[in-house]
Amino acid sequence: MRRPAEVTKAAILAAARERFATDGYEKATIRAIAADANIDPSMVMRYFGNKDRLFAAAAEFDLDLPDLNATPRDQVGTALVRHFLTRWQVDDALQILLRTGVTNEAAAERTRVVFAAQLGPLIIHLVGDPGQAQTRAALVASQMLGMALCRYILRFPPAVAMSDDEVIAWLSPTIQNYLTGERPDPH
Amino acid sequence: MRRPAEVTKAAILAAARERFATDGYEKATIRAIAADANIDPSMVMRYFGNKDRLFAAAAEFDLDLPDLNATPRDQVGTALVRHFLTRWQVDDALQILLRTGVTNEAAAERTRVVFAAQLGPLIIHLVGDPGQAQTRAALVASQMLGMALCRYILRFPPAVAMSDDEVIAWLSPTIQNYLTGERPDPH
DNA sequence: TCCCGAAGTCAACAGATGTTGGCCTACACT
DNA sequence: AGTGTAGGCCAACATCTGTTGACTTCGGGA
Repeated sequence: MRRPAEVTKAAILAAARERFATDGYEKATIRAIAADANIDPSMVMRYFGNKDRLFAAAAEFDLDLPDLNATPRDQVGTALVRHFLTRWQVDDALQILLRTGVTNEAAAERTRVVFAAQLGPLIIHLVGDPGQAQTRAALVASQMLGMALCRYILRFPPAVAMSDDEVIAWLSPTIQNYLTGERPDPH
Repeated sequence: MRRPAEVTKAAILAAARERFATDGYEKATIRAIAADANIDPSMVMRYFGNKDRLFAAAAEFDLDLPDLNATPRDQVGTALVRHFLTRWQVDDALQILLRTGVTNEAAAERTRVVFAAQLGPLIIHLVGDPGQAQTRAALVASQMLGMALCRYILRFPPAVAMSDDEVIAWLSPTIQNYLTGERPDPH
């Protein structure tokens, strides 16, 4: 069973992503990951050093957000919701960030960085004021992550039962408002 | 150090709630809980049998939702947001449900039951159709849990920086819409 | 053909975890 | 004063965890 190192490394990373996504940080054991990749646990250590560094390697993500400047300003909400929905279903990235970020501080930091670095700038382009933009980004994240949480992690039956189109129809106005709506005054 | 059993039991429960809230299910060890309660780990077993049953005992919650029939229909959103916000800050209930529910299936089930049993009926009172109501409940839960996630668990800086009043001002229209808004048609 | 480095395995370590059972020991009752 | 019981502690178990180091084996270049 001889393979080039890169193939094995990739197999480990793939297995690690799957485990982190479904089990969270602590329950995703190196032994289980190694078993999934059909190698000895010590190989994981050889290639990644330790569990923390394995996670760091497995959780390097690009949310691959769309260019919202290309879409009409009043459809920006729908575009973002639709994008997040497919993003969630297409790979494990968001699932990993959520499942691990809740109980592991390093993972939480990673989640913060990913969102700040990728969702932030996108919204700054849309709104002028950067301070405002950060707040709006947090609001968008709260609704998108919250729906993902209910639908894919906690599996609330009504959330699971909704069709993608229903979700889009309900969430789009919310996201649109968070993005381009007037700032409400707290009284 | 002799105490009536009920006092010890209560001390264990309190310590367990705190640990489950901050560490999640797997990282909250019986030994740590016992140490917090100043007793031997075996006492936990004597009183609760095993870790699963300890969790079940520690996660019996009443969301204590307000009677929305007493508030004007157009302020129902604000009332709910305000309630969840204080609920989150006043005790560990929601924090426990979120932190454990993400990585532990039994805890996820508990979260589903708590929300279905307590948020569901409240909304059925507000909307006629029970099927509709479940969907609306899921939408409300998604936004409330999502904001809690960003603010208290992942600690997104902009979400943490928002004042309670700002959060209320932003989320209320969303929740109001999920509760009493017209059903959008997915096309 | 030989051989050296890289790919892979094996066995074990130290520590942590849930859980068990035996043993004290204080105290309310007779 | 004697005693039974209930609150509490201690030591140990089997298992799992991350991690380490020594060993084997394949395969390409000299």
